Amino acid sequence: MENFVGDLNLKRYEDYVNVFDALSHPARIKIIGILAEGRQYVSELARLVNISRPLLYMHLKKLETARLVTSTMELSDSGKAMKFYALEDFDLHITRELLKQLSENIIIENPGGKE
Amino acid sequence: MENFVGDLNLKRYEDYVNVFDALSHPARIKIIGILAEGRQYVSELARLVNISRPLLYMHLKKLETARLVTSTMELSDSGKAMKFYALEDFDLHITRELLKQLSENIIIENPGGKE
DNA sequence: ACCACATGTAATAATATTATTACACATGAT
DNA sequence: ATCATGTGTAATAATATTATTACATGTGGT
Repeated sequence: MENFVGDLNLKRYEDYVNVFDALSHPARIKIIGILAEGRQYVSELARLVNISRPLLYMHLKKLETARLVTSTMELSDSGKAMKFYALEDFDLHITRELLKQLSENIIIENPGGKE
Repeated sequence: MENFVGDLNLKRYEDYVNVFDALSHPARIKIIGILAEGRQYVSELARLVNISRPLLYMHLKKLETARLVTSTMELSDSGKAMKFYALEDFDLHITRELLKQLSENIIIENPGGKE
């Protein structure tokens, strides 16, 4: 079962969980919306999203884990180090059938305690 | 911009966040996978997923909030009350463009503190 | 009366996520 | 030297999610 979705190449259910998790917060969707207009560097991105850099890094980490964004370091003309983030291309198609297939590999271990 | 996805009718970005949130946990994908084969009642569902009922209720609540599942109460032949959960039909198409549109309605308020 | 099995939820514990604060360091311009 | 702007991260606080335990209630069958 090959399953290419845009440039993302999601295979295991964990990959999908990472993507869903990444998309489950307004700030991260905002980040994606901004990066959809073009790459941006961290400090400016923080201003555009209206959050602090430390918090932005946390959100970016989740987006990177899901491979929805990528980053590159560059030296600006003025010689300052700048970290640019860019949005990956993707085209996710979520259906019952897909989730059913994913669920076949999911085994819930402990949870449930005394019952 | 009308945006029908399967039987789900997602409009606001909050609707999408709820769906992504609902799909961001293995147990909930497992639940969906099981319900994809047909409706099921709570106690049996708990056994199939291998979690306790209280925990299952918590997960089902998230799935209901996202409107991915629906529930109905019934009386079995033997007269016992049984709550059945069924999977909704859906066909989500997630693209940069969609997220960009959603992000236009997102305004991050406070976060960012001293910076 | 008691068991097996269904319903539901309140209270708490454990863990993870989200947010804040306070640092340190580098470059170029004034 | 100091300021403005960029980088990064450690430590902590606040909040939310996830998981557990312990209940209470109802039905039908033995």
